Amino acid sequence: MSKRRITIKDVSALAGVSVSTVSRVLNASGPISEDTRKVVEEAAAQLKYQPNPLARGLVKNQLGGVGVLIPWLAGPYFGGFLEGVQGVVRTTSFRLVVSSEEAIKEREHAAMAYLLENDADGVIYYGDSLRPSDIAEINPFGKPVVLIGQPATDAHPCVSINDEMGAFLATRYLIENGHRHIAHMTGHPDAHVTRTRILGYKKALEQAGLPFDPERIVHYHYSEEGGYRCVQELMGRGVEFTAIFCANDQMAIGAYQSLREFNKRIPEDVSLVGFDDIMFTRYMDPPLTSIRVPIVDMGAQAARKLIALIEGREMALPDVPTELVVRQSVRRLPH
Amino acid sequence: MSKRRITIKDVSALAGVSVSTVSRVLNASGPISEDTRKVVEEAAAQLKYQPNPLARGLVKNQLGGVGVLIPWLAGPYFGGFLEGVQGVVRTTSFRLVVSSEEAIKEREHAAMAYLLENDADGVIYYGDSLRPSDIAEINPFGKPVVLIGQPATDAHPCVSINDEMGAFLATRYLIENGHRHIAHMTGHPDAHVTRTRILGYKKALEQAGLPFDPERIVHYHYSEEGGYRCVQELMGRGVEFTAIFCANDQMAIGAYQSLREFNKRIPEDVSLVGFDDIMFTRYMDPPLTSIRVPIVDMGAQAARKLIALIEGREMALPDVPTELVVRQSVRRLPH
DNA sequence: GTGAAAGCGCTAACAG
DNA sequence: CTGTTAGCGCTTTCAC
Repeated sequence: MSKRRITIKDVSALAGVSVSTVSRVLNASGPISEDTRKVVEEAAAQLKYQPNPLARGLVKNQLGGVGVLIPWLAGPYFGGFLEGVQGVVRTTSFRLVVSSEEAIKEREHAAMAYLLENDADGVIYYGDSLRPSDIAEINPFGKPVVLIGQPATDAHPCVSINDEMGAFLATRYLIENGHRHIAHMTGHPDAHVTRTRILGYKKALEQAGLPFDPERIVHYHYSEEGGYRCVQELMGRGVEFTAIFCANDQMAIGAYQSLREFNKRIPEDVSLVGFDDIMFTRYMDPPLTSIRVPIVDMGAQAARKLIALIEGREMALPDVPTELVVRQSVRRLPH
Repeated sequence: MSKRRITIKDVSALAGVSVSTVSRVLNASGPISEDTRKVVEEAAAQLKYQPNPLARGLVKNQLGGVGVLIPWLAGPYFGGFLEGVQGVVRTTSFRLVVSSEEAIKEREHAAMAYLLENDADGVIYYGDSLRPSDIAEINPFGKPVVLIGQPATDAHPCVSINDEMGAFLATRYLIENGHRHIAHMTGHPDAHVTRTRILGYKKALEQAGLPFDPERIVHYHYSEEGGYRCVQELMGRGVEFTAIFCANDQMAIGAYQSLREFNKRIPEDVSLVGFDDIMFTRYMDPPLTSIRVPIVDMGAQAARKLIALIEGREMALPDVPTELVVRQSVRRLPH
């Protein structure tokens, strides 16, 4: 039943040449006469020969994997990212090895070390618990690592959207619609993404000559529940607001729910803008105005860049554009 | 910079023993004196030695991967599944190699063949384009394959929920609430899941002595857009209904949207029950009553079973329970 | 242009 | 109980 796998030896025997010749034609390394090329190729095809990736990797000293370390596998956002990565990995001979550790630093540390050591020739890391210095110490061979969601460094290329710009666009849109009291709900204050989005929010306020009130910023998880809690917090504080800029769509979803419970209508009583433009936003009631993040493209870019790095090719990383998608969650305020 | 990787030879040199001795202690194969065990273990620890998985795999003839082939990486459902798989793979020395091919048969065929040939010692396949016979022909070594979303066969174990029961529960709940005209929106008629859920729907009708009207079943994609279209179709047909059993939650989401556009209130005008209980359902307005599918557990079970098979261990696959989660999308009808 | 042979890092007989 | 040795399947000098 379990037949032996076809090896290069079988091909060489069938073709009547040496294994090194077979290797040469299959890898297009070294000179080969046209005739023997034909013969070998036919033999390989006939036998449906597939080189053993282990043996090849052993001698070439490469694992053959593209590692991806993301915080979560589930959830509307990271799935899209993976989809993008997969789309390009599929076109190469690399395999996609994934790992997720819930953004817990120690576990990400271990997972990253393991990927680098045993599974992959380079990894894409979406997160910011592990800083470049952390990565350096578990990357003795200096394998390429591309970062998402962190500021770029000399050591690591980085594909990221312009968070500040996105936040600016969102906030400015609210301002253009006559809102003066704009709250901002966001995630953990130390996260890079949190800080930069706050920057954009402030900048829009500032540009419009509106005062910045720290009381209007409220932090929780980047999750539905987080958004739910943030509204409660905001209501509890008794700060005045006619609009909320939500640092991600999942928070906006939770906010909708909480607002409903407070009998606040959207957008009549409070206007909302989200961030990410996950699939689901268009099915909300009312459909959520949001900042589109081309997350699938980002995954694809990251993968392309990583593979280029692994193969020692140059590749420029294009800017990732961000754009406002207007739907119905913002009310134009009369003044 | 790029230091040489530590090999078993380095360890043997440091420990002052032969490489086979090192191999023995590290793999707990063969007898070893307590003293040398100590020495070797210390040397390995000191050098932070990690065996090269390629070399080991080459000799043991195993790739070291657990393959997963699912239709999509993005989306609320399959992410949860992957999460479950990852949770158990993480605890083993296998790596998780993923592939997704949008449920396109030819591509899944190629992806499966590739996984089996180059990446994995077994694969978990969630889908039903590839039947056991298709898999057999690209699985010459008879590697284990566990199936999800297909009827079990002798050749392949299968973790699946009782779709028929779930559909029955959903429909019966509607009936218990006084509904007599219950439509059913679902996916592609040839899909196994479609057929079994229709069975459950029919059975509930039958048990209640209600007539089955084929006009009330409408097919489209298992997607938000699919649900949207289904409502349009239903309205277009002019069939009478006070409730819809949606074969998955994503369809229910689209249905909400379409129903809103027809100015139908949920649940006052039409009641809905979904299937899957994806995260998002509880944030819908009104929150969707649905059939809970423990998708993360299913991923975990599949992974456990696959690894047991790879390692030649026995393992019984427990039943996956399904349950009705009552929220607010169903109205109790007076009669 | 082609073949022989060494060796990648590891495990598994086989001796001792 | 431990060391020597022969591969696993492939690529890559090095001869010819």
